[in-house]
Amino acid sequence: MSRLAFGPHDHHSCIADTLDAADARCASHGLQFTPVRRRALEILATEHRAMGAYDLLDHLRAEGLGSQPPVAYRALDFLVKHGFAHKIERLNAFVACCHPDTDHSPAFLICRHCDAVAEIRARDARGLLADTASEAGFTVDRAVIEAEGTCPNCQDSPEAQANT
Amino acid sequence: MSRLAFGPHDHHSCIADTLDAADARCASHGLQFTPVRRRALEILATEHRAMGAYDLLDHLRAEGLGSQPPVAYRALDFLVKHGFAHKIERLNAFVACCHPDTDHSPAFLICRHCDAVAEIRARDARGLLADTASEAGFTVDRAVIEAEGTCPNCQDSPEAQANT
DNA sequence: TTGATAAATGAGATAATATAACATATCAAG
DNA sequence: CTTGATATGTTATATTATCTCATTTATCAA
Repeated sequence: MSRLAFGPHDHHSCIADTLDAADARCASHGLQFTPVRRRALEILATEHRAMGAYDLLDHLRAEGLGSQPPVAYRALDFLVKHGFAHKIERLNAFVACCHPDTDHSPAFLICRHCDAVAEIRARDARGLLADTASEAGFTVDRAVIEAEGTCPNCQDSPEAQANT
Repeated sequence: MSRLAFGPHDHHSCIADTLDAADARCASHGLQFTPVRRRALEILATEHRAMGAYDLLDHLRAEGLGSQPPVAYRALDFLVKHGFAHKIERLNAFVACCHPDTDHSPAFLICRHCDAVAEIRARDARGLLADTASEAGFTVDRAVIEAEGTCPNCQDSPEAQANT
């Protein structure tokens, strides 16, 4: 993996891809991709960072798409349940999924300094964990894998670390 | 690893070991192992499950060791900071550490059905993660690794799964 | 098309988790 | 002793998340 996980990218097409993938999957699975749900995903994808449910709610409220917490939580539940977004447990926050088209076991790199979050594929780590678990007679349904540390941008520019 | 992670064990000595190790480490590192902190660890070790901060506070309050949330959070901060306890991010809860004598990178197996939590060693998974991360130019300080699934006890007795 | 059923939304209240702020007390070192 | 750091007591508040119940909208079979 290159530094691209934390670097610049074509964000316009990244948002479009995310929404297109979600549109397609909702259509093929008979899911109701309602305005609030779609807009919630679009906001997450646009912000491209881990957002709290109340952050998201602020955006939705400003657009007249709902004003009470359940609105945000319901939309997030839907997005997370169907793999269009993930919850970052360490931050009690949510991010749009970067690989919405594939079944995957996500892992995250969280920068302590600038709060950037990158989603990476965790196939191997997940497998190791499942092996260890099965030796204990434990069956793994889902794994939360979140690494905290310093992203390349913050390593390169120590002053960025000061604003923590 | 055997099923012992979820099985019976000599809990009396397990509690004693946990406290002994903490006593020793606080003494050698010049840490103040105050009554609240010690009792908090003892409660966590005795309950031997993931407890919320307010659960812990209830116990402390009943013993006259403090009545307000900061009391519990301060004790937990101390215990987590020095490795005597861990936070389970998925549950917003805390458990006494099982290997307080060694420096380790913990990982957890969380049973969806009975809420049991087992701490396992995650050296390998953590290493893989660090490898992937470093390819992205990211330095890992800490990893949250939590697997959710079904423990051997709940697999053996499906009726136990009903009480979820 | 209609009626039955399930799914989604609106709205208000409240629960559960966590921290800020500041005063007081205790400890450890010179 | 006294000074500086650490720990505690206490009040208030911030943040995150869920419950409940009424209403609306979508789905689908008859």
